[in-house]
This record gives sequence, C-alpha cells and structure tokens, in this order.
Amino acid sequence: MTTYYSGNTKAYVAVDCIIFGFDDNKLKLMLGKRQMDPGRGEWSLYGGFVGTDESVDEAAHRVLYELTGLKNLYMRQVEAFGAVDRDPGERVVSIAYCALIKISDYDHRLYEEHGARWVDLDQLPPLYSDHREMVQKAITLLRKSINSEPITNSLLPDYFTLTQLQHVYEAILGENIDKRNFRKRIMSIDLVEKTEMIDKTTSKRGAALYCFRDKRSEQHHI
Amino acid sequence: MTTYYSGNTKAYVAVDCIIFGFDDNKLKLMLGKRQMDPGRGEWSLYGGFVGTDESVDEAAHRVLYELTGLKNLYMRQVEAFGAVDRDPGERVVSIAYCALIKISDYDHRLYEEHGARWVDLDQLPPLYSDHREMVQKAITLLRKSINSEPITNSLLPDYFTLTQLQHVYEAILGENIDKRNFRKRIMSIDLVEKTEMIDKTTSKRGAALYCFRDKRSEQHHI
DNA sequence: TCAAAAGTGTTAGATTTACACCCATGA
DNA sequence: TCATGGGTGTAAATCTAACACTTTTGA
Repeated sequence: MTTYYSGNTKAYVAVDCIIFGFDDNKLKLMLGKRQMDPGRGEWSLYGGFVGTDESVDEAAHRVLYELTGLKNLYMRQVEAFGAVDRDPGERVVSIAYCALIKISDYDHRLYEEHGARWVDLDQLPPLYSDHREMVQKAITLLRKSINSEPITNSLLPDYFTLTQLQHVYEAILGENIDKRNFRKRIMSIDLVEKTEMIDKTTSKRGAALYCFRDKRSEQHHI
Repeated sequence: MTTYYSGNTKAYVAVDCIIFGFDDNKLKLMLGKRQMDPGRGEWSLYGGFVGTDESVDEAAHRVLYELTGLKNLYMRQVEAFGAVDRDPGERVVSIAYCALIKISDYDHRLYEEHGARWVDLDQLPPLYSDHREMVQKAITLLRKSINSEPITNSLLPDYFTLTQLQHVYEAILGENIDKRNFRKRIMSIDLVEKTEMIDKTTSKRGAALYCFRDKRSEQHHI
C-alpha cells in the first residue's frame, strides 16, 4: 500500500458537464433535477465523481455518455471549482467541462429517461451550488474560441444553411451580425462547402445547404 | 458526520505553481528539486496539497506565499490535470496555477532557502510528472491574455523603459516586434505614463522611465 | 401578387505592417 | 569621435463596418 502523502487529506473529485445544444435559433443548456442529497430536486448540471481508474477527462466523457449515449463529442475543460463550501454536503472539488451536442441529430428519449431537459440559456432557473458560475465561464470560453475551435461544427447538423450558421454565431456571441459581412467572412476562411442540396423548410425560395469542409471536425458517435 | 457521497473514492487534490519572472530580457521559471518521495530530487514546480479549510485558489496563494513571502501576486488558474498515473505515488489531481513575479523587486534569499532557482524558459531541464505540460499550457495562456490582463505589469518593476516593456512582450510572444510600431501601439492604449526619471544603466544617452497608468494593477506585497 | 427569407458589392474608416534615420552621451 | 541604445513618422496594405436592393416561390 502506498502512503506517500498520508499526512494530507483527500477530497472528492467530481466533474460537471455544461452541455450546450442549438435549436430554434437559441442556445440551450441541458439540465436535470438533482437526484441525490444534499440538494435533491434542485436544477443542476449533470455530474459525477471521478473514479479510481479513470482520468478526470475520461470521467467527464463517461458522464456525458451515460446521459446521452454519445461518445467523442466536443468537450473541453472549463475550470476547476474548489471553494471550501461549494458543495453543501462534503468537500468536493469539481472540474467543469463544456460539451456541445447536435440536438437535432438525436432523439431525446435517453435524455428524458434521466429527467434531463433542454433549457433556454436566457431562462435558466436557479442552479445548484456554483453551477451558474460554471455556465457563465463556459459561455465566456465559447465566445473566445468560436473562431479557433470546431464549436459551430459541433452544434449544427451535418448539412445546414448559412443563415443557421449565422444564428449559431449570434446565439453564442449574443449580438446580431450583418448578413453580408458574415457570409463574406465565412467564405473567406474556407470553413464550409456548398452542396447541391436545398433546404426548403424555412423559406419558399429555399436555401443552399452547406457542410463543414474540414473532415476532421466530423464527430463519430456510437 | 457527513456521508453523502461515501460510495465514492476520494483523491488527493494538489496545486502546482508555474511561477514566471522576467530578467536579463528573458522569461524565467522558478523551479526546485522535489523534496519528497516519489521523485525526490527531480526538477519540479512548487506545489502543495489543498487543505480542508482552504479553497483551491487559496491553497495556490499559500504555496506561493510560503515560497516567496509575497501575497497578492498575479495568479491565475491554468488547468486541472487529472491523468490516473500522473503522479507515480498515489492518485493526485493537481490544479495548475500561473503566477508572475517582479524578480528585481525582491531579494532572492527566501527562494534560495527553499532551494528554488530561476531557470531560463528555453533551457528547462526534464521536469517531474506532467509539469512540463503545465508550463506549456501556462505560456499559451500568457500569450492569449497579454493584452487583456495585467501580465506585463506583474513582471516589470514599478519603473521601466519602453525597451524593457517591449522585451517582455517579445519574451512572452516569442517573436521580435518592430520598435516604432510597438511604441505607437502602447501609447495609443494609455497603458503607461512617462515619468521625469531617466534610466542610464542600459545606454549612455539614457532612456525615459515609465510606470503603468492603471493604479489597480499595482500589486501590494507584504 | 405578395410576403418572406435568400442572396449579393461597394465604400469609408480603422488598423496593421514595413521600413531608416537622427539623437544624446560616456568612454 | 565613435559606438551604443533611444527615439521618431509615413505610406501601403489589409481588415472591418456600414449599408439596400433583387430574387425566388408557395400560399
């Protein structure tokens, strides 16, 4: 038995997942009612404790998989939260992760089995512990990295219109974008590729469907 | 006794401090030889375990204070490191913090008591565990936030020449900057204020000494 | 025929980059 | 007097931001 550090105390280490989706031109957050004490019944992010045989990153992916059945989603560490009393039960240091889901690609039954709900970001209920702060940090992170990481790729279905893409940018950045400037910029960075397909669901005229050019950005799900 | 989460296992939670200084126109990192098993004698960042009555942030500040005698230094969480085998002894999740010190403002005796040394960033020895990766992440963070956080303020003495300031930028960004463009830009953002003082140590002609304009950026040390 | 979303260029201003010489002084 | 680092301006190129009308088609 190893006892190198036995003079020191241990703590529970947890992960909490800030799961974003995009639907109805709005950013959504996946929340559930907390199913354990303390705080049972409060709105909460999905989380779990880090096990002995998994890294913290792996724990985050596991929690997300258990909830959604999806693997290899975009996921990124946001920050470790370590206030002494952040958890009303015991000392828990939690590492927050931001995850992005293509809502429309998957059916919602698994979420619902867990009592999960997509909630509009601008209508968040009070959240358990410091989860609200985690969400805020995650949004700040999304805004900073929207142009350098495959964020929009992870939120949109495989084929999408430029208007949809613009709405994702607007939802994340929280501001309106000029349509012409936006299209010019997107075209100049080789991000997307036009397909032959036309989407007729949002207008009578129909809009060209695009896909992301970088095949590396395609996520592989189980 | 609280036992809410007793089905789960705990882990040691530690902090590691990536301490940067600036001297001789180069970024320096404070390293020490690890003084405990496992890994005794290896070059290592300064770290410590998070105690029961302190937040993770507080633990980081405490470790830095114990080493340097300085409080209220610029400090920022970098990332949590949680690989299963990252520590060869036991399961330790470590949260890395980046700290910035004005080397020339303080004498080095306290550091030396701890066996600490300033090492050139481009001449790092092999480091314990994943500390090298922590350093890399910290540099990336510095580069990203050099224009939005009081980073150069925290590395330079209270009075400095524009050439010194430029050297800090160059050391952090790892690239040469055009002198005229640099001065134009610095002047345009109201970052610094010219004083009446002249520094004659680096040239016969002498260079004007500047101070940072924003008093909020001044650090208060013990 | 008209309502509704798709699609398309130009111009002014701001920002960024490249670039070279004189100044002041101590040795 | 000269070697050394301090200090300064301009012009071209790039990027950003503002702005309005035509197209298509199903209802």
